[in-house]
Amino acid sequence: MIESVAKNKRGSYHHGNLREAVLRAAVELVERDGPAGVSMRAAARIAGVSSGAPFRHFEDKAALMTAVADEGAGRLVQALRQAHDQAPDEPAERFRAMGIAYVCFAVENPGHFRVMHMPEYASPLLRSASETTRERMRALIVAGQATGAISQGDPDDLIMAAHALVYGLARMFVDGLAAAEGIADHLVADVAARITGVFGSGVQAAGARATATERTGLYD
Amino acid sequence: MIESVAKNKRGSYHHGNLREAVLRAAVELVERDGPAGVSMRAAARIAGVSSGAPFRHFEDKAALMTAVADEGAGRLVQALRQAHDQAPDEPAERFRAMGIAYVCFAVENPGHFRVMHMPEYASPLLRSASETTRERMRALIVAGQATGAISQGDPDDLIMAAHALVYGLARMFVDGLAAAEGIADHLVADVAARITGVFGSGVQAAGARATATERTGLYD
DNA sequence: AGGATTATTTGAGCACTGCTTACATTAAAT
DNA sequence: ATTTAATGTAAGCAGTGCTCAAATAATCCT
Repeated sequence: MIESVAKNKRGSYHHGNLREAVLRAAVELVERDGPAGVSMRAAARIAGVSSGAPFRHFEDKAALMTAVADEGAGRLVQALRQAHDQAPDEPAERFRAMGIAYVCFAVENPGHFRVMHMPEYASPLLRSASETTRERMRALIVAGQATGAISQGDPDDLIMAAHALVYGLARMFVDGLAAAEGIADHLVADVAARITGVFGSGVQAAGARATATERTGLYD
Repeated sequence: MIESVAKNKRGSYHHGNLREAVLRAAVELVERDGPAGVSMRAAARIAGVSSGAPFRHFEDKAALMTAVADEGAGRLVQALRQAHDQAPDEPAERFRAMGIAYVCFAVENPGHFRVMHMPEYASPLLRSASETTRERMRALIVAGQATGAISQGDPDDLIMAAHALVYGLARMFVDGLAAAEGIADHLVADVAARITGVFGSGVQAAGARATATERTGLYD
């Protein structure tokens, strides 16, 4: 083992990986008790460390939360990039795949997702990540519009609409406004299709649903 | 004056209207510091009362927040009903008007809106209000589909899609994900039109924007 | 009217939180 | 091996949610 800082050697004075441990604890707490249920001390307790220790790694409670947000942002861009790359090489397909991936991310990482979008903990990293994705989207849209696969109109408007739709779906689930069963089921694909102007065949919709099902494991 | 319990008579031992005062303080705090910034004691301070007094009117902090959520739910249904009634007597028009009213409500009552949709403070009243609106929507949709003004498909899916879209737009604003200037500007109308299948003339879109502008006062 | 009853408000107090500070322990650098 | 820096502990401050016995005021009842 070449790792110099890694394992949590029990009983040792130094934790060895406290930053990570506290981060994980924070996410766990958000998912269990909501953002308001997160406390430095609770996180410290979970990590098996004294109440002041986390402050060596996070200046602030806000810093902890922002770190959660940043981690979430990183995972999101990765998930979106992967969806983009794995989808068939067609703008509309990729556009739709990214939308589905977005909703799936929220379903799979509700804690991160909630913290990410709290104005109090907004991080520059999230903003820049959002910008990056926006660029990718715009490219997809202009390409799709050129071949007629995506409806005409200002790309920025389309992006905004798609973002709103997908963000709304994600939040409806995360906020308990809609049950998990009712969400990904053909809806994402359907609506994405409506937005992109691809009023797809049943085949497309079914494929999208299959993708969502496979990724979330919510249906049987 | 027949009112027995109303005015805030200064210097008197009894506040006379503490419940209301604390509620208002709570909303003020949410809007200033976010939901996490709300505290019983701060609300008490704002109301000019001792730290234990609010507990005579709200069993819990959760109860306070839920009361805020309930008030918000009440205002929302009223706003939606008003939008419905004041719009031209046409299903698609009313559908769109309600969507715009929804977003406007969030813009005008960000504090209420945020608290309303926190799973921790979910109230039965909100759920039932949501149900009521859903019914109204469904009626509108089936009527619109009959005349061809609204696209075909399962009404429930359409409702879900519209809800997601409108909720997403509202939250993007409330969460600081989009600037106020960029939101209502033709977008709500545009996208609502896309969803309802009414790919309206510029006139319709312009009309919708005018409505949004007038209600929010955000544009010049 | 005036005394008993009831509804509000207070103020002190408990366990908790964020965060700081002085100090102990260990790992890394020289 | 000794110094140095990093990481942990423990105690303590102010603020929080919440409770409870008084204190105070409004109301009800003859």
